[in-house]
Amino acid sequence: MNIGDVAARSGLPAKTIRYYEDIGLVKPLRDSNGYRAFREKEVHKLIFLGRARALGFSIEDCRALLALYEDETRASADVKRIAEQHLERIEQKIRDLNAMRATLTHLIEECAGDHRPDCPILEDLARPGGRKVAG
Amino acid sequence: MNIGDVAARSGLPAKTIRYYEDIGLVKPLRDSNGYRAFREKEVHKLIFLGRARALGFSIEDCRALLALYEDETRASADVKRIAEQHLERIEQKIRDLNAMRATLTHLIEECAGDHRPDCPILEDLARPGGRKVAG
DNA sequence: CATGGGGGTTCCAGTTGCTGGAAGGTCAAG
DNA sequence: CTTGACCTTCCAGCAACTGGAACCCCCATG
Repeated sequence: MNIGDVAARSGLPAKTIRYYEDIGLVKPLRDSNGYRAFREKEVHKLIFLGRARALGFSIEDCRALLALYEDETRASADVKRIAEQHLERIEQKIRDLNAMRATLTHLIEECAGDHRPDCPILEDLARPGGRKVAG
Repeated sequence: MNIGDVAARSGLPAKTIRYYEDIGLVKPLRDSNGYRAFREKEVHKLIFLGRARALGFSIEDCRALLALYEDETRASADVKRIAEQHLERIEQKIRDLNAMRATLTHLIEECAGDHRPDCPILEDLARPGGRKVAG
């Protein structure tokens, strides 16, 4: 199977698939004309990668998950640990973003948004150091 | 004022301040020895930048905000619009992350996390296409 | 006066995960 | 035989820094 078909089947751009080969995530064979020849195994891996990336796993996490995926003797605890660590990072990001949202929402409410220059948003940005995040 | 003092006062690493000069966000003078000579104006700008970056504004947003900050004839509506667009992006990110969190939380709950290879997390990742995000 | 340490300077490379584009080889159809 | 859709490689660039090398500057101490 050529890269175009694999792109269609996996939902990943061909560029991305080449990149994944570059960094050693998949190792397709080559036809005599130099074209990549993907087997079902690689297609499955690429689908796996697409899904893992969509869940926000880093490439290095994906590499580890893929290794576990292929390892029949894996312990599910190893998979779970990676997922839990990733979840932790996501939850931290959500907390950070929620804090930003709260502050921004507040500032936007306060700002008249008219033709005059007075602006609580700029006033806040100009003030150094840790202000409370909302209120 | 030298870069070290400015770094201390603004809370930004010296490296970052140099980078901000590189991309034209601040334009410190130079002493005869080649050292950057920051005036209060630049310190204020850097504090502004630090705060804006902490709220997640992109560098290009920061550039625009800084221009408005310096423009006495600005309309607060222009500031507000930038902030609102940024808030929109943040809220979108939060939605995306919440979806990931829901899926991951669910998968983690399902996974035994023991020495056996069976793993609902890997099973999910291996399945192509759009699954529902939680449940 | 030499030396040491703590500033400062520049420039280059690396990070993450691709993405775009140039320049070219291959192949099936008309 | 040419067109057009594929495929190939390689190089550059995005965001926003960060680390490091190699170097300069200045002051204090012995």
